[in-house]
Amino acid sequence: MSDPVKLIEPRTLKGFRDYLPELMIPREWMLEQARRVYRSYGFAPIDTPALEYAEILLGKGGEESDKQIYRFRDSGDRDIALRFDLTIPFARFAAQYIGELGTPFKRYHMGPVWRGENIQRGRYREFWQCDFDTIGTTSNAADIEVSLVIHDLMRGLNLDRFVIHVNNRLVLNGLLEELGLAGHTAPLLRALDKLPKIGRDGVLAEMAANTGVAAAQADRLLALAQTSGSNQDILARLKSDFGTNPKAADGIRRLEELLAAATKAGIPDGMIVLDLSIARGLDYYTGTVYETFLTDMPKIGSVCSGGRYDNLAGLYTKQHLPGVGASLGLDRLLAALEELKLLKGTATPAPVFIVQFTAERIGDYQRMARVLRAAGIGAEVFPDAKKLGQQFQYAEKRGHKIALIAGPDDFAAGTWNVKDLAKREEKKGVPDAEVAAFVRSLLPV
RNA sequence: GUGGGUGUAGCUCAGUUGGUUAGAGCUCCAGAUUGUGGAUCUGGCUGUCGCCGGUUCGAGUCCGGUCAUCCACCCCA
Repeated sequence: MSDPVKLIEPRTLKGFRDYLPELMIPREWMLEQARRVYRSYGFAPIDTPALEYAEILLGKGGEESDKQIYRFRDSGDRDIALRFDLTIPFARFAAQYIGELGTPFKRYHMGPVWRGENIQRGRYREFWQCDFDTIGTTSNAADIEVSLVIHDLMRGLNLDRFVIHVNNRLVLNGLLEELGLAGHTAPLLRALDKLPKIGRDGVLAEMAANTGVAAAQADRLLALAQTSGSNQDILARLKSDFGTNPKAADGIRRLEELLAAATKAGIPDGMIVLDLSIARGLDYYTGTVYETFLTDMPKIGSVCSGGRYDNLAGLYTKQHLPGVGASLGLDRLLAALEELKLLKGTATPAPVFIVQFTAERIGDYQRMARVLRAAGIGAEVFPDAKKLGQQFQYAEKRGHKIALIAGPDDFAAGTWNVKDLAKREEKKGVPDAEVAAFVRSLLPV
């Protein structure tokens, strides 16, 4: 006996995941839906490299995101980094090609991004984003369209229990300006955001500690943020309190128009809500901001977020390239759907399973499989002539919908037995030429 | 990066004040059932008790470290 081979433990990096068929089938389906919805609005596909020069990516999203960027030296000693999101590479891309693309330009981009942060449920170090953006226009029509795309995207993914939260940085900035707090925007908004967790007094304490603002100012800010009620109620309150500030007025107008247009376009009431606490997002957002939460799992975080950035490509070109867009967090949403048990659990993309009753007839089984495939129906022939029970168990485990069975007697008669695996109902004696049509009638449209 | 919980078979877990050959259910495999799968019965496989070290006559059990995972902070998809 030789020494046992030292086995390498099979494992994946922290925060990186493998996808088995049960998860990859719905994941691919989600990508198809996102692609379909984006294309239906005229967004065109692009792709960019996973690796960029570090200088392209660093310093664009804020200090926190810089810390999370995977950065290396390649073998040519170049300072390179894995992309942190798809928006920054798009800014570089747009600056490079806008001359031939022309404006406005609408693109979608789906691919993996990497963030070296601590992992949590729905939070990974490698995950896919599905971005769509319109650049080259400041028109509010583009902002409005983003909310429609998010809605259609979620509906396209068979979800109806979600809420799109919108806000506008102009409103927040104008509001802080009006209060004379413009210099403390970031810490104030961060404190404000904790309202549900640490309460009114906690927020006031944090504001005082981090910014030294007067209690009266902080109080006024808090009072506004706590305004509850319908979108109309909040808009009215904003207008009366801060409508005289030019920035705030512009933001309020854009939000009001967005909400009205969305309703007019057919988005159901309650699916888009004005939420003044949606203040965060990356540093480059300047206008409308969006976050989408699942009603049944809000704690997993936003599954589709974005906003308007009026100067994104400014670091790479002197041409002014405003834009607005959002990003579907594919893997976070998948994790949520998995936990909510909304995934079907199919492990095969082929609905039809053909039993190998007898090895001598393998040619006939493969012929029928090809007939079905030609009819657009995926079909798989079992590789071994095992006992029928075992083959059925395999087919059931994999999630095949239909089984075809034919033995010597059936071949003599020129017929097949077609079995609905879920219902356990079998139609015997289906003529060879009619099998495809019959199978089609059993499958969902 | 900080704080806390958890790590025993493929999965979910039990394991009594540290004591000898570490268990259950489910799954899986085979058979009862050589033209038909969710039930039942019979038999069977599976563990460096996350890893490393320490205390001890003796550690799955106690201690330290480490890794992984979950939760909170932070940030975000």
